[in-house]
Amino acid sequence: MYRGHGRFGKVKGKAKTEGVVGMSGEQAEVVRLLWGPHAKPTRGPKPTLDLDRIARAGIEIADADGLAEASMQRVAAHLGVTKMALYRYVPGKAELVALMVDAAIGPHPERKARRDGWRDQLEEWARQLFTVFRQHPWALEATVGPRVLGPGELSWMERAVSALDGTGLDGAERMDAAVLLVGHVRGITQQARAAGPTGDPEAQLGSVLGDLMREHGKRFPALTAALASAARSNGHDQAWEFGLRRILDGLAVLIDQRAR
Amino acid sequence: MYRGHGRFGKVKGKAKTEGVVGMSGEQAEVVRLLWGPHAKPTRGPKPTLDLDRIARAGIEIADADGLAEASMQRVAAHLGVTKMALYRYVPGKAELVALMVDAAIGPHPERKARRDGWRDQLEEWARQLFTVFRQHPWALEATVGPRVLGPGELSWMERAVSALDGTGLDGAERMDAAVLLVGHVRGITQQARAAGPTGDPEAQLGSVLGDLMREHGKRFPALTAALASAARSNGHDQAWEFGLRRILDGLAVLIDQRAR
DNA sequence: AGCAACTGTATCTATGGGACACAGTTCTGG
DNA sequence: CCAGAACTGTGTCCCATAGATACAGTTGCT
Repeated sequence: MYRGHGRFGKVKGKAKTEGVVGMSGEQAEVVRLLWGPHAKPTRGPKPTLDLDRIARAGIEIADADGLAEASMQRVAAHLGVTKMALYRYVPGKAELVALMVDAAIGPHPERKARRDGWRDQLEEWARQLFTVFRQHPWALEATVGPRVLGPGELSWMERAVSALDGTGLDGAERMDAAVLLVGHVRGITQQARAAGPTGDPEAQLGSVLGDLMREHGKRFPALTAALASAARSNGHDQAWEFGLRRILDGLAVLIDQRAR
Repeated sequence: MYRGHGRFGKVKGKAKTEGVVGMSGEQAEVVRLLWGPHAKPTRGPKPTLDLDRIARAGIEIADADGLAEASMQRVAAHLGVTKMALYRYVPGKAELVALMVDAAIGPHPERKARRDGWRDQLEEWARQLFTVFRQHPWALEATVGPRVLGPGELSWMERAVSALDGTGLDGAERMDAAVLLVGHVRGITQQARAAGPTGDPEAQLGSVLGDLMREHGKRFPALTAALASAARSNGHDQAWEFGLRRILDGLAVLIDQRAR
């Protein structure tokens, strides 16, 4: 719970004079919200809300109508309170979004004590993460730029890094591998949104791109050829599978080489 | 030039009833702006602005102060006109951003007639793209979600796909490879922003993460170990180099296998 | 019982995107 | 050559959103 105790050091203007080093006040707030502690008050009326309910309300709205629709007003209305009531729990919109992201991504589902090799583990992990991002497409735009990671996100990282235990990769390399996979998940999620809920592989973006190529194709000969041949291939999960395999292959090359 | 001719079919409310298939009116506008034709008017006073100047004004502001600061007001002020003057050239904010993105990414620099192998070509291409994204970090958040590609972006795709000519990969696979690399560039750009302009590898995010691990490290043993060992590694370009090599290695595996 | 702490709300401001009407400017056709 | 058509730039309005602040109602501790 936020418990702002009245005034809190909120920097108003666009934080133009924010120092580079050290934790800015806003960051400290986000850390408190995401990681606790959430000492609940003893005096006063019982709070009608809590951070989890607020986050879930925002997630429902964003899932249905996109992140832009998850305004303070709509989230509050969804909870049956007024906009300003939310500010008792959350210092601002940015912090609300941070909560929504960590709640939506959630903790990594517990492993079922399987003892696969690193490759199977990482592949399953990536597929699970992809599923999460597909369920919450708005999470993509809510996670651009540097930000404070929440316990949910960190648990995913933990899982990926630990899957690479005993592979001969050092700590930085294990982190880099996880970052690489996350990048692919994000990249494909972005592409996949173009196809929309209908599985049509030649939807919106495809048709616009097609029109463009018909008109300006001469300027992009290689692309024209590639698109023509791609039109006969199978659906929108192809890019996902392709990239996933390539990354895992690339990791395998390094790991095999370390093994000798 | 926009030449809106007065009324244009701008959908106001948040476009809730937008069909999935077919080009929405807004998309058609963006295509016209990005790809032309830009028939310039014969009658009336000479326009004082043009799309290119507007886009570059927006880019300068976004480069300096971030995308959020590139409001219609500031862009207009930067050009010495009022906000509403811009609407004579651009139907709305979204279209302005689309113009900024394509102008900032620009056309791919012409190849110097070198005849390297696919791997060197792709590596150079990825490094060039990375440079562009580092110069315009706001381009990341301006390119979330499906959108219409401009001639600049398409020329980059063209270059990547043509680098893979003669590798035995089919059209879809060549596109997928390019998408994979773009995903990595974007992922690393996002991480790199955390380090800030100072090359300090243990800046903002690092220190926050460090604090978190000191307090909650027990919950993330593998991550704690990885971070400890990563702290002794060399700087923030490591993740970029690592991922780039892995992807190219992974592509090489497939291409070699196709070659037989 | 009464005070302190806390919650929920009404009202106000600032800012941004955008609609619209209008005045000024310039080209074209008769 | 001149009148109207076409076009540009601008002032004023509206609406939505984030947020500040003051205040009234509620509850538990002493």
